[in-house]
Amino acid sequence: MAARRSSSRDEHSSTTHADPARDRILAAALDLFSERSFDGATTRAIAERAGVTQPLLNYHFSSKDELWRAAVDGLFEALGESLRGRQEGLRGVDEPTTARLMIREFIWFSARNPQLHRIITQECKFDGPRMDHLVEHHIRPLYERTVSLLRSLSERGVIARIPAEHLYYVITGAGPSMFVLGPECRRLTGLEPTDDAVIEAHVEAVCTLIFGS
Amino acid sequence: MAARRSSSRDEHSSTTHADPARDRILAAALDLFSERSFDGATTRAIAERAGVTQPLLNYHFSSKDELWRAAVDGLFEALGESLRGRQEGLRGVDEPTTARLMIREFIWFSARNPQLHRIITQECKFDGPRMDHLVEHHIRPLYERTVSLLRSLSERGVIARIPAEHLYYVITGAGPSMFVLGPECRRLTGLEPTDDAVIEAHVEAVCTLIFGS
DNA sequence: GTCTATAATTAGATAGAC
DNA sequence: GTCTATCTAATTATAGAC
Repeated sequence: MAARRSSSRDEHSSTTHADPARDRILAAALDLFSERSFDGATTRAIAERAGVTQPLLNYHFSSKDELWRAAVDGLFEALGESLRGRQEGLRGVDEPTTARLMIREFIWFSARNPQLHRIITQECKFDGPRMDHLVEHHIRPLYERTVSLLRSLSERGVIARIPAEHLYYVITGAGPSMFVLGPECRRLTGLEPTDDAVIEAHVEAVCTLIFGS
Repeated sequence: MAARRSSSRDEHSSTTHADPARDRILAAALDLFSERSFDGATTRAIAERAGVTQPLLNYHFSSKDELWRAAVDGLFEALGESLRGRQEGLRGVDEPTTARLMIREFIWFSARNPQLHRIITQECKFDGPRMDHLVEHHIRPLYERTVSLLRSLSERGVIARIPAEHLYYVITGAGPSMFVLGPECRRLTGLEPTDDAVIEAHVEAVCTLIFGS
């Protein structure tokens, strides 16, 4: 998957910057796709933000659609690494504590990378090839693991007895919303949604409601 | 505001269907703008869904931008009527019960009109004239009233002691998410997000977390 | 690998008949 | 009020020089 063009250089992990221009294009694409939507993000605007000319996108990616896919794949890979890294540091820790720290990690990632949930809410409102890709390649595995963890906690009375599917949408809705709507939040509340203290307060708000104090 | 062209017919409230074609255009615009974003919704696609030809949109609305504005103004007016109607039926009822029933009303409205939060998450991710219109004409008044109610409940210990700004984003994030992402929810959970029972279960989930069982 | 120039398509908006 | 026909501008993608 995500085949790269052959290169004289060694092939690294897809997150390693083997090609600076290519990576600047991917970063610019992520920003613009997430803010302006797939149709609203023109390849010219992406090229401009990346500091290259527009036809260069078609050198590195065969189409706008393939550029979108490469960009979201990279972002979900970063989320996966973030969650995996957290979980590996929790071998032998009890389930309630693990759940709490995983939710912390998830919200911190969403605050630092609001592009992820911006793109999900963009593309999962209607069926289409991009929603298909997101759900089947990235979201479903995360959903299954999250729901089975939440169900276990709920059945054991650690958290409120709420159907796990609903808890999933409560957490994925409440956690990132303040950061997805960062510019609105800034104007509405005066809070700066990139501030560590603000992020921490939001993590605390969600965890208090789910786990109690 | 929202000046209508002069007409030989009586002028009714903007929600009354004085002109069937105009109202079909507004409804189609709402669906397509909310699903595909402002740029992704072409005027041709809106016309097709409304069952008219594309130049007719420019007869009823001077530009695509003005069509967008008329569509969202109508939707926020419907939300306002829904919340006002609820509140008028609650004269003399105590504050905690009022808050609970207002949140119920809000989530039910979001489930029946997912276009509202689809458009908010679309347009409030970056500064621009459309975010400006949403925030200053529609969102800020609702935000102010909601936050002052939540702050009062929090200070009196009726709900958890969480800063009201964060509670606002928790509720507006957790409440509509399942319905905003309805098509994803259907594939991921098998639940039908337009079912009364599913909506009611989500309302219960959010209210349980905010107010306790 | 990155550029300039441009082709092919599609967008929103206007003109004018009925 | 609604249509057909069409204009102008902007979009993605390709060709070909360096």
